Amino acid sequence: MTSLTQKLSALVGAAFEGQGLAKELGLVRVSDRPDLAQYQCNGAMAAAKQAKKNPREVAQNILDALEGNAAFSKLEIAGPGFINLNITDDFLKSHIEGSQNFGVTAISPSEKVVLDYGGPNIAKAMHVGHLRAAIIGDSVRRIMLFAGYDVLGDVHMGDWGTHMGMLIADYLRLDEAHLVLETDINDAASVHALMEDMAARYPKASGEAKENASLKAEALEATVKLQNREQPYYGIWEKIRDVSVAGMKETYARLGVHFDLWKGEADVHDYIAPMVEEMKTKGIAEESDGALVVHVVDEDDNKKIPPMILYKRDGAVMYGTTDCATIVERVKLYNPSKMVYVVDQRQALHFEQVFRAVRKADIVNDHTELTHAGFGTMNGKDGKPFKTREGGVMRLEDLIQMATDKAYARLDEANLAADMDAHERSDVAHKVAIAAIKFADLQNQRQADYVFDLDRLTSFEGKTGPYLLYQAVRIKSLLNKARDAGITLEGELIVEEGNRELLLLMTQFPEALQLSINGYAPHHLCEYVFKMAQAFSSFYGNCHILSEADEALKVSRLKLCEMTVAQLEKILELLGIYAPTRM
RNA sequence: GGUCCCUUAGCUCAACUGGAUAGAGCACCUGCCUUCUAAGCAGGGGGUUACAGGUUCGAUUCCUGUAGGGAUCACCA
Repeated sequence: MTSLTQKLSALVGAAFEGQGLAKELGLVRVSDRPDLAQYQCNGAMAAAKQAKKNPREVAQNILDALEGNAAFSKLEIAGPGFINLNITDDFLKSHIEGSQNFGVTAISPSEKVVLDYGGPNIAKAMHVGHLRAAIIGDSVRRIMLFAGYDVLGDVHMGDWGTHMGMLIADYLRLDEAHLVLETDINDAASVHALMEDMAARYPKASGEAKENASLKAEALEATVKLQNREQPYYGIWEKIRDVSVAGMKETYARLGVHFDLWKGEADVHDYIAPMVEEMKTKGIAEESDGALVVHVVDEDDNKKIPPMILYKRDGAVMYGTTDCATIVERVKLYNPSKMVYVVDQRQALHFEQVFRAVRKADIVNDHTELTHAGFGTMNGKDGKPFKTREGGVMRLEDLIQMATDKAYARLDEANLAADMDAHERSDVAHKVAIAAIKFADLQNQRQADYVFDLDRLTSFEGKTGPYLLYQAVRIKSLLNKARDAGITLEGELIVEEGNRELLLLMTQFPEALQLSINGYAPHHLCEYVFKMAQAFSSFYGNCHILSEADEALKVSRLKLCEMTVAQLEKILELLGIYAPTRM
């Protein structure tokens, strides 16, 4: 299966080839000037530049070769040598009718990909800072899965660092370890009580350790003992981890974010020692200033990259060590062709160090892609990292609740939920809230910082998630009415003035998907799906459907509705968003 | 100080290998609910793409410099 622009590129490319030119020059894209043409090809200008010819002359030769081709209804040269193209409605129609799976071809053979987009620390409440990794990462997972990749999403939580030692040391020092050990993992209230205790305890202990050197030493000692799996440190840690994972799963489930693997840093502990031994044998790991490090700077580097520390002076490992060991494990267990980290952009240097270290140590081969798909910081309106008025970070649960409350209010206000039962009301409010939050985040370019604006995140009008849901809901409602009226969708799709734009737009899905895959960037799909929904809304406003007297036209329009809602919902699913049946 | 990133409409953001008249949403203005959900539609105003050069048929995009902002630079994650 080939996308529409690929088909056109092949036709135009062949014309270039016929002129003894590279067929890549025949690349056809959607026109920047829809008022002039549907598609354009800029290759004649590039070709003319290389061959030092007149670009319009080159373009004319291409047009002569294409003349008479049944695909095109218009072939024109414009400006310095743009080739403008329109396609016939028949060509458009047969392309659409011949498309399966929305025109998307899954890659074959499949490739294994490990996606890392979690990273929350256990024992801490999840806050809005975890939102971007979760939302972007989960969307990338869905997108790649749809495109035929064999994706494994790993939450890879932070469960093995100094913060754990600090927490455990505090429980032991105050003789309060029983608070942890007596928690009942099967009792939600008990789990929440401990989560709250830990959420309050960690900042307290951390603050005290900063002030008090002996407390800090105690915490570091506890960290080392934990990492050596000594009791009672390890036992307390296990319980903390179990409880935290239960709490975390609840939050991620509410957000609709899925992970295939619930691994953490601790899981790779046993890979560390042998990995370090091998690095020593290979002469990569060296002692420096009491620590064991890997020098990752190259001779021909003009920038200075600090060495990556494997073991600190006190013998504890750092997160670079566990990240390398995690790669060892992933290669061993899954041998993926790509490992992608959806992690805050500020950790770019860290990943550069880790990637260089594992390549230097031959832990991964040269064909394995290692990517840090970094995302920008969530800033407040003042341009600084987002903080609540109290100076803290907003909890994820609170954000979801706020958006949900607002959705409830909207349902009441418009009197839309009068005949909904409590279950449906809550389902609709939740779907609207999640759509608003996710789409507001995902539509931003991944790498750039962006402003966390609560009003925008919980806005339901304009370029928002709920707008998209609304379009889907209108179509579903319409199709239900048609079905109730006994109308069957037996008939032809008719390309007409009122739907041509929507049909042309719908064929662009494979390109938008590919852009998102190439850049691990869901915002391309957001941009696309919004345009598509707008085009539908315009069609819906301009064309009567159920009241259309011409039966053939009515069926054609209903078929288009059916196609649109299917594609719309598929893309929303790729963004982690689901539409209710009414709202 | 070194390295890297950013600066596009009043605000928040797009713009695919360099393409034609730089696009959306919000806000503002004008219309449209006794026919399929107005969380909507149709239309309008709003720009020296931070600034100055350069490369070329053509630059928001590539190069150099300036100004402003941010991130990061071995024993935290």
